Amino acid sequence: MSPDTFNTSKEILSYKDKIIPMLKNLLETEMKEYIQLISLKKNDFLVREGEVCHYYYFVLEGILRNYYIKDGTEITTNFDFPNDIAANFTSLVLQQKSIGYIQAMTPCKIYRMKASDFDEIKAQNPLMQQIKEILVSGYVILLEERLYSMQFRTAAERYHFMLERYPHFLQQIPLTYIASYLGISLETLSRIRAK
Amino acid sequence: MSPDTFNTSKEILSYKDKIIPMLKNLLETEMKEYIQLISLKKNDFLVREGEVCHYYYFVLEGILRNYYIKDGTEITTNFDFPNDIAANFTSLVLQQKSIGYIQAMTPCKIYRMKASDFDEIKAQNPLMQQIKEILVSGYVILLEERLYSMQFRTAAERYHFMLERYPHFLQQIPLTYIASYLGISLETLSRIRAK
DNA sequence: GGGCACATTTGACATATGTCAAATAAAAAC
DNA sequence: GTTTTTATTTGACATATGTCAAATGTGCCC
Repeated sequence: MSPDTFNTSKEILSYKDKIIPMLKNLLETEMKEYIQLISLKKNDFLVREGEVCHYYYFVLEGILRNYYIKDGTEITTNFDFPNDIAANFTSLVLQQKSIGYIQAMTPCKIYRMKASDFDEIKAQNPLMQQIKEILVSGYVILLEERLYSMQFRTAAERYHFMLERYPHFLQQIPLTYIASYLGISLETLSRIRAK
Repeated sequence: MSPDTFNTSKEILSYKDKIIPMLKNLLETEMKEYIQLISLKKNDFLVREGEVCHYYYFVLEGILRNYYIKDGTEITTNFDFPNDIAANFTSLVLQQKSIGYIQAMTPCKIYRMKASDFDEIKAQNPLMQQIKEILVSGYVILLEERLYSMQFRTAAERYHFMLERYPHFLQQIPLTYIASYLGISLETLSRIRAK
């Protein structure tokens, strides 16, 4: 497939439906030799504070939580569901020690690929190059959205936005973690929900 | 120069010092035919709400402010200084109408390049491909940092963090805009500063 | 099914931050 | 230099959210 196969703009909007299944398929066929399937039990760690993250992870089953510890309190930064790419971006890209953890909230099945292998493949394979670009662009758009949401929305607005955008969060994630993810206390979240 | 010239991790940390001058040089030589130099007067707009952003901008001189309007109030999301790349990422990548403005706070000189031209060059030129990757990665790291900062830091902590990281902001940007950028009211910022 | 751990809600109060209005201070215009 | 505009500070008070403690609810283990 040529590098011009995609119109990036269109693809990002639907990357969950198209790019991710394509990537999964590539991982399971052409790239088979570069990936390992790993299993996690509930509460196992994928990444720990102080470690350098060397892998990209592709979540097949289960839910993971990204968090770090500030003044003894866990700050939840993200959740990874099936078909999400999990990684500590900063640690991976800068090859710095991670300041956070990625922990399994449920039993998980995950493909992992060494970042160095991925980079090599990418240099030879324009399609993989483009897939990465689309995924990273999608991540930037998501981060901007979350950032501006934190900057000017009230706690209640952020909660309702999350409900609309990620209704599955509520069914599968304890409120303590959701509160932390939204940047509010558990009690405030509970009161918002009471209305 | 081959695509393996860079070790991405190292380069991101110093991209302001190395990658940006290199990019500027490329723009002024090899890519000369693809760029235009534009001048803005104070308060001119580079991007307006409702327009689709078709260009990447490279700031040569001057300062710009990115903001959008929510319920009649301006929310400042970013500032662009010389040697920054300015663009509305979401609008550019998704080819959607921009929800925000980019406005000159001072007279500006700026190179612009059509995103479509850039994409073509990039497909032929591994170095440009890599430069883009480094710049986008740097942007992701910055966004994550800002997001987590908004999520758990107090207004005072965010202000002091900004002071440390971007001391030039304070010298050149009115406090109203800094307050909005930090997600706090002008009065609160003033009180934080009073201490 | 009773008991235990964990999750969620509720209440009372503390604190951070916002809002509105006015007072200064600083900058720009004339 | 004086006036006018804009930026910043300050005060008084309102509101949102946090904190601590206790009560209630829920699922799980034996």
